[in-house]
Amino acid sequence: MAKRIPSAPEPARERSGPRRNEASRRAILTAAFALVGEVGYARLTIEGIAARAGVGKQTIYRWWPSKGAVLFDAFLALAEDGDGDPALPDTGSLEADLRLVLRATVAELVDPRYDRPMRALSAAMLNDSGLAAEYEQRLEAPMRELKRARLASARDAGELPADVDLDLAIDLLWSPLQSRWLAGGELTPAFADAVVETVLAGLRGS
Amino acid sequence: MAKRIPSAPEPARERSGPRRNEASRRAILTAAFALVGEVGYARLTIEGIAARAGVGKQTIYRWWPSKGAVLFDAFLALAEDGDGDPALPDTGSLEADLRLVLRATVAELVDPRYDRPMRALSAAMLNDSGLAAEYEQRLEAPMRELKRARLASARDAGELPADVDLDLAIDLLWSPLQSRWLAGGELTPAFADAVVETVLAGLRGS
Amino acid sequence: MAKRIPSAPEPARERSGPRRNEASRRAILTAAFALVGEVGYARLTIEGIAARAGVGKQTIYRWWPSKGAVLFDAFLALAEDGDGDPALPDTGSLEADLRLVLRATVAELVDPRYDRPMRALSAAMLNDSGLAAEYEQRLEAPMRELKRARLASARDAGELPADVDLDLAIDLLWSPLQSRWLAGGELTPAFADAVVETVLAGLRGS
Amino acid sequence: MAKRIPSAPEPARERSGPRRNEASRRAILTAAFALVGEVGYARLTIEGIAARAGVGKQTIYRWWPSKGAVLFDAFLALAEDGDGDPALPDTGSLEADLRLVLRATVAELVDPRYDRPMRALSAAMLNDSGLAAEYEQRLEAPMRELKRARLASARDAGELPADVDLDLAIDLLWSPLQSRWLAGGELTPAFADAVVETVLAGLRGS
DNA sequence: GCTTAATCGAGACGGTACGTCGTGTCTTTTC
DNA sequence: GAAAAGACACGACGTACCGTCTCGATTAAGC
Repeated sequence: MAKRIPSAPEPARERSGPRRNEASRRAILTAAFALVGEVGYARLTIEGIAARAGVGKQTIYRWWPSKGAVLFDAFLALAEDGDGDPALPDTGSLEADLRLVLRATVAELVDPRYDRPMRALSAAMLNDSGLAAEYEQRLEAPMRELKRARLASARDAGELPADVDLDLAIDLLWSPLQSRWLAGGELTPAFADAVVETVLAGLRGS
Repeated sequence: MAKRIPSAPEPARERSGPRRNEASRRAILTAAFALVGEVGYARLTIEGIAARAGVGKQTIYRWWPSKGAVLFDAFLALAEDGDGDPALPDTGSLEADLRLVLRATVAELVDPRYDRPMRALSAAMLNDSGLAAEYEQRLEAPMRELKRARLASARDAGELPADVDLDLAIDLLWSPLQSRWLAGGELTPAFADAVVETVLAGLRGS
Repeated sequence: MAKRIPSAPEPARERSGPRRNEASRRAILTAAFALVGEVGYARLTIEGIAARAGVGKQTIYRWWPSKGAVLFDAFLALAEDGDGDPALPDTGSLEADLRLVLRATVAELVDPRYDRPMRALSAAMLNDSGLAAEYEQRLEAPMRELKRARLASARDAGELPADVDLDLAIDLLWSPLQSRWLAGGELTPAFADAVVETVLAGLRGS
Repeated sequence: MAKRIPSAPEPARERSGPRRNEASRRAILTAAFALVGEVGYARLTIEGIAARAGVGKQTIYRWWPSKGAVLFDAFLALAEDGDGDPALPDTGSLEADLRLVLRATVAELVDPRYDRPMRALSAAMLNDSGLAAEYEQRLEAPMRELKRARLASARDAGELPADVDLDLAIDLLWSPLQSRWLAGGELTPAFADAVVETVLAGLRGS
């Protein structure tokens, strides 16, 4: 969920007009992330974020349209601070690589440090389509492109049929994890392995 | 989550004490469902429901612990008003039946009458684990049992391997639909067909 | 300035609709009066009054349209708590009686307990004509009637000419005190005496 | 109350340091006067003045300590633009001259162009004793001196007793007008005449 | 049928947070 | 260096809802 976003490296706001205070911006994102982990999305308030960040409320309202947007930027900042290697592993064995990646995804979803904030962001997006669209564009689409690239590589190597539907494949592989996470069901590495095995069989044999 | 009202098969009152007004109850659920469709979950308020239903706020607080719970009951009432035939079709062809059922699911998810309320309920559950647990118990588990029964029937008929993991199969089949719905992506009957075909191939060949 | 207002003894709000909390009302008026004495009108805030009174802000906004109106009611309450004798003294000597009354007025205007609140109320009325009108009707007019009655009594007793302009007389007698008080000039009993002596001479000799 | 601008007779700058922009200063005073006439003192804001004057807020804060001070200077500028003849008329008849002057005062107080700004300034001074002191010193005292001079001239001419209290006389003459203006009562030339007649009678006969 | 106790519509209450406005200070850029 | 511009921390505004708490007025149960 957080690998490194190549797109839009610096929105270029160093122009004359808005002389934004970078320290305040970071304090706000940090406070928002911390607070949502402590109290959850429903009890996350702009006032609370401002107080924790040592910032006036107006400074938040000036730059973000909603608490969901603040939360989203907090995620974005986290993702951009992440590793600089944006590619999925490609050892030659698709099945082995997918097992690795899906097990890592499971580990992340289960990590209590990320569970609450991610649930909060999901809740925010569920009823704010603008936010959902921005998430899709800024985080989901780049990630999907990496996945597609890995699967295309496997297809070119003959591990998958030439006419395989890559987007369908991605959905079949990752959505079961997301779904179980949302439902609060048990999410284990073994489950990830089973998904990989079954879906790859289906894709090859279809 | 206390003081839940009895589910459909028990229209009588719990005990002698509370003489609950059934008309008010229905008005509240109807108002909640309508309002959430109009303004979304974030702007749904107890006061708004009470006003729309022509009811005192206390009448809501007396019987439900949160607006999420009201919403949940509104769904429950809807579900109980629905079909009297709880079983999935079993024509002998698993693939044909699943196509039918998944296409129906797609149609429902796409229907604007249900989209907003369902997103709202999802948002409510995302940050209220008690609500999520009750949803799981009252709506999800029974539905899952029906799905499991149909797949077991197919397994017994030889359409699936004897050692097939039914829960995995259910997740592989339905989660891609839910996932796309959540993400706001395009959700078509053709997608449902592709999921059925590929997953069944995987299950048979694994 | 505070003698006892005969008009409107109980606005009769004991009807069914608004069940107003009398304890909160008194707490608000008390807090407003105390606070305006401590910080002045400019720094008097609704939030401050609410906090001091141990009351929600909405309870103030529900019953008063502005902080000036709260202040006005605080004065009204004070005036109504005052003595039950609404008449000005009538010993037979107009000059002696006026000296007494104007000296009392001077004493009140100079009293630091009343100076700040009265300045505050004056400031509120200066830019709120509605408030000024209510002040005129509820406090000023009744007081003026008492003054007029005493002067009429003196006229009937032959102490003033038969064609004396009573309203002019009242203005000539009391406005110099108010004027000096507003300007922050020195306000002494001797000044009151001089005003009485000169104005009475003018009224008699005109 | 620091950093006051120089009064009329010294148009040059105070010292070499501050190179004050005279155009901005006038724009600020004009804007303040206009705005207070439009929205009243309570809704007069520094930001509003700055915006209307096309000036940065800091330019106001640099030279004035409060919005009341700006308003006061606006009045001062107005007064200094006024007549070059500072003396009250002296035709030989005190009564005729006072009638003239008080009728002029009435006309000014009734003029809607001046009513609002003057109420605003009064409100500002009511709760800012520093401002009141400056008003007293810069506008009230000089005016009072003119009045005293005219009354002294009358005393020396035998129109008033030799031991007349000039300050008392001034208060008796002008405060009724101010008082009625403040109270919003009717203010007519006839009232001014009646005041003059009665007060002069009192002063002569005392 | 009469009593009585819980439920009902209504809405005031002490609170929390909202999103906006204005304060007075500060910094950056321009003249 | 003053000035226009405007971001900033702060505090108050007036509003919306929260969840709790009275109020009569139904209203159905059990006497």
